[in-house]
Amino acid sequence: MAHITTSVEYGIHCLLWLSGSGEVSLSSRDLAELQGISPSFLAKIFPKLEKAGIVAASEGVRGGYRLAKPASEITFLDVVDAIEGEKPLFECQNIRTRCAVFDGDAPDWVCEGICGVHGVMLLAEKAMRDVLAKKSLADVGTAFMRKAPQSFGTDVGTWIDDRVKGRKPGRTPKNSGPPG
Amino acid sequence: MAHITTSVEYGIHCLLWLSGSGEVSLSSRDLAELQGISPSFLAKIFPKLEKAGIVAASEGVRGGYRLAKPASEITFLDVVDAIEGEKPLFECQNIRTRCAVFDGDAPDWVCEGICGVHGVMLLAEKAMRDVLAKKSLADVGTAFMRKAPQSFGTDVGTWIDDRVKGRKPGRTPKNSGPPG
DNA sequence: AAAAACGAGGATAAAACTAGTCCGCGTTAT
DNA sequence: ATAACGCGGACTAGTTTTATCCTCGTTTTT
Repeated sequence: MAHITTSVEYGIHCLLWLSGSGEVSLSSRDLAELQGISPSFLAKIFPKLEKAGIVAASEGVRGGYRLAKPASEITFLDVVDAIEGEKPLFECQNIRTRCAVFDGDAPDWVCEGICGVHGVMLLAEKAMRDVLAKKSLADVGTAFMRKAPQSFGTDVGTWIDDRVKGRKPGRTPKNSGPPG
Repeated sequence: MAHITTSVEYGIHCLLWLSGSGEVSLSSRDLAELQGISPSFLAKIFPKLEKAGIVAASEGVRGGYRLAKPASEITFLDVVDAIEGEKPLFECQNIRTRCAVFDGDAPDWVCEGICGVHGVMLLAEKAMRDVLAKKSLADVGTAFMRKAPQSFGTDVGTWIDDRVKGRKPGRTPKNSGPPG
């Protein structure tokens, strides 16, 4: 697939949901079901976001995640780096020093400065990261909510309420019948 | 490894050698040995560069590759796309349409325009590609040759001459002794 | 106290991708 | 005729990605 992975895609979409849910914590299972993605896979992503200080976790029943800071202060680059771990776009293998003419002992003028090819790749990487660093979750989140009708917010609210009630202790989930 | 692969790194370095060798064709084996990289792997890369119109191949003995156009007209982006095949930075899976609230049937306002997350990734990708499109092989090649002393050009010339003579029919390569 | 919903993290697995090898084919200069 | 070429397919090993499952300790509610 691509260099910006599905993990990042999942992570950002989850964070957008969290940015709309205020102080309420949502569990990774809630977020997975809400978006039709794998709960177990999502559970692997959130600890990375927490270590990066993007979300705050609360354990136990009714626990889950909430944003650790305002959505306007979380950039796409923050999320990409948190999940993918600042992998470089290009890993220079210093081919220039291997020239057979040097016979294994490259002269100083060859090693001077960084490799020209590497330099171009670093410029390209920086340009990409600069764009990602300038876009926050709030930028995308508010644009989406402007398109959504009023009813959407309440629909989501009731969906979450129903889900929480459905698993409320005292009323066994078995009563609603397992799928299949 | 990284998204811009070793194949691209090898390809660019080879093209830089070709940009310095004028009308003379160099075989992929020459280029591999000259740079201490795998000949068989390099042989997989060049057909892609040829199909993209970056190099011209000549078959048979003393054949090989030469640039199909001036180094100043070959950009890094040309090479990356030729070898990696214009893979996108990010593959949007349209998570937005999967919201459980929609129950499998996303309303029109959701699908309107491209996904906001995707939009940011496309901007980042474009920024990266713009940088690669603005750098030509000549930019990097001339910078390298400015650092190199006069002797380097002649050293390389004699290395190539020796290599060609060494395999000249009429003088069996066995006479020089196999390595090991 | 017990049950159930949480997060954290390890073990495992399938699929895709990357890097690299090997071989046989047709072509061409010597 | 030979040997150096490019071309292309089959194949392999290692890594990464995308999961799944299970156990553990934590926390809230009954």
